[in-house]
Amino acid sequence: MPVVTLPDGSRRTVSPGATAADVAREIGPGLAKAAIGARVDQRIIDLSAAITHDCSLSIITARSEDGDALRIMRHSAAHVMAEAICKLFPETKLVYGPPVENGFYYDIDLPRKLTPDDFRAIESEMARIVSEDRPFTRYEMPREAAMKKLRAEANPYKIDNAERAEGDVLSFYVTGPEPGKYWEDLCMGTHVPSTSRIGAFKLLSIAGAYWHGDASKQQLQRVYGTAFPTRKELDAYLRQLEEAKKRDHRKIGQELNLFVIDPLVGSGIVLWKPRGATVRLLLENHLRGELVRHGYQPVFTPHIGGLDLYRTSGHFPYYRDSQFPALFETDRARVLNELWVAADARGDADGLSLSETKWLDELRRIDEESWNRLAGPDGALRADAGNRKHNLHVIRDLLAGADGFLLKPMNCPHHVRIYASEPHSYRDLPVRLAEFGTVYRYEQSGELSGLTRVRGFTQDDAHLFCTPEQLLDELSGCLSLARFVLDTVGLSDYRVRIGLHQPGDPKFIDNPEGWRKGEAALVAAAQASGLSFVQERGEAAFYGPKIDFIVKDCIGREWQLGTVQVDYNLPERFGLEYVGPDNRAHRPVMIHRAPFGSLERFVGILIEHFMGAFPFWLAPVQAVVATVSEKSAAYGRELTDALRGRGLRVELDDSSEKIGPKKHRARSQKIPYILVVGEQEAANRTVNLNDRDGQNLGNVELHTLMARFLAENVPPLSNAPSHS
RNA sequence: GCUGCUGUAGCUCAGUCGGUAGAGCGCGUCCUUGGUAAGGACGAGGUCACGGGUUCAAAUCCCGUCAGCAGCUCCA
Repeated sequence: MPVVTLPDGSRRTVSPGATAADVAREIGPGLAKAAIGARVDQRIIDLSAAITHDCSLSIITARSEDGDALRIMRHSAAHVMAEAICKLFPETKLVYGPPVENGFYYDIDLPRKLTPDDFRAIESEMARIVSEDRPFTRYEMPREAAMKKLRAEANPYKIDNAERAEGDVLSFYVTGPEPGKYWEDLCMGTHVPSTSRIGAFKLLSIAGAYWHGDASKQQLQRVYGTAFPTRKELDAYLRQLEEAKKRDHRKIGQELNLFVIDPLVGSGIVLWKPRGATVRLLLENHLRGELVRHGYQPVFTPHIGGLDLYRTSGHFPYYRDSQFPALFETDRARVLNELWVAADARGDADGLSLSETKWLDELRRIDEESWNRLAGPDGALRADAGNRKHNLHVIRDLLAGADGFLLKPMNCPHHVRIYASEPHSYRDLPVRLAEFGTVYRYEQSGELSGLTRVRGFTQDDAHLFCTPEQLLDELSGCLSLARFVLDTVGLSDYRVRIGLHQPGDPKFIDNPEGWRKGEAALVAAAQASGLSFVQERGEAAFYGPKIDFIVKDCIGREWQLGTVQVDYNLPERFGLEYVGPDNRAHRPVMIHRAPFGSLERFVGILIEHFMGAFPFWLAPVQAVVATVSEKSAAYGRELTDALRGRGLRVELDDSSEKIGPKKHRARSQKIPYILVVGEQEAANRTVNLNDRDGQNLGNVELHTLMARFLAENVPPLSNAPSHS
């Protein structure tokens, strides 16, 4: 007879055929009543599942803290929602309906477009099913029989799901006591014992989603909902969603006049207004100080670069679709470029591609001489694979001096050329070139979002050129700098991801040895830094692996901030060298790193982090001097000037309002301090100090105020010892 | 880029059945010269995103474009 070990370590022998529910009942009626599932060893099972072997067992109740209970209940809610939708819209084809972090969804294929107006009807149908207190009944069928049944139902999605499922047996869940009479769904489980155990639920939104997450497949309708054990918890969650929206940097950015995105300028192009620009500048200046301390050297490079630069780096072919269109000097350059891209894309395949033929014809029309060179002396075009390289070379040769320009998508090629502009000895290394460099990427329109995803942004970029022996130390220095900027602003809720390449995926440069060394170095540096991190395949940059610092925004979306990347490829592509102690040329290793990531995204996240209430050192306006009446206006002006004279960002409010409204306005602008000055303060040379949280901090003398402000006007950690 | 939703004053929003536009906040002027979470009066401000269409008549109905929002996909 099986023996189960309970969470408290006690053991129980169960009779053959006994279920998890039976065990719960033996332990106590209260537990049996609260139970909605069970965990056997590491697997979650139905209460109705039989215990067949020795195992550890814990009963999951609605109150279980680890989220299993919520997931089970939400998965069941997804079934109930699917049944409701099928009942209301019988032509619905179900696809896939899992629980997710804050609720559940079900993907459906339905020609009629659902709208939020349909939610009420679906929810009341769900409520009816819940009130019927129908048991979830699992039954299993041998794979072949199950496939036959599914094929008869002719839902291609479920057939596909079944084909992807593992095992010889497929399971189905009936929302009712017996198969055949109630709605059912192919499903591996787990479910609550009965529909009445689904607490409070609500449908939230509807959106498109691609089948299998593949943009080339057809689009399904995804209905999102959520469920909680009680109405109260659901309401609390909905309130929390509302609260989170108040943090939204797009809203706060508007309210506090930080930035604007003007359609006339372009979507995804950020205009920094004075107050937002101040925040950004303060962050930049703070980091500039750190860069000097860490041996970085400043460089400046302009916003465009020659196309051939990006052919050499690989950016032009690899990311052509997400770049602003290139600027060509002539039609001929445009055609030759199209031809180059087409030839490059063909790879080593034999024969000309359709677009190569098209652009060759075009070239012949406008510039027969160039066409002749490509075609060769005999007039026959060299189309075979062996000549692809030759053709690419000839095209670049033809373009020399008459090419085109690209808005720079990255700063690295420019920095690489600065490195290459003079010889380097191993004694000079590492060379660390830093620039707040603005780059332009033509992001898909549906991806643009406030400051977090834009088409022009400024990276706090730097490129380090070092010897292989120096790599680990340099990586460690970069990692600690990235942590330093996060620590400085108190962003502690981040995760660290090491992005590795996917061998064989053509989006990564083919250089197995470089990848191997780079990935090993990054993992070693991350381990040495004591960071906890996850490794994810396929998340590398095309030229090398990277470590990313990832944070969530107010609605839970993840964004990459700081990044540290190892690159063995660009030095190779550009033929970079340094002279080693052996007096021979060696290839340096490159590190790309940006602790903030992009200033736009970082400030966006920071606005949400602080809810617009920036700490004193970062506040665009640090204090408002509010005069009680005209009798204290002169003193107010004098005070404002004195504070400004010490570099503090102070504004004067001498409008003909009363103190109440003046304070209200300053607080709604999240200005840290309000300095109220009336006749009394003017006479005593004091100010009445108020903070933005509503505290009146009493009257202080001017020198006390000044000392306090100057002490507070310093970024945290500024005096910390060197962290590299 | 895809699917859905949305677009009315600087901001937040109302606008019924198709009949030529409204509030609050903000802004300006004036009154008030005041003591700690919104003082009062008056006023300016609109090609109802843009372009077509239906209609005697369109903010309203239809189509297209642009932009925003949510999700998907993408993200050097």
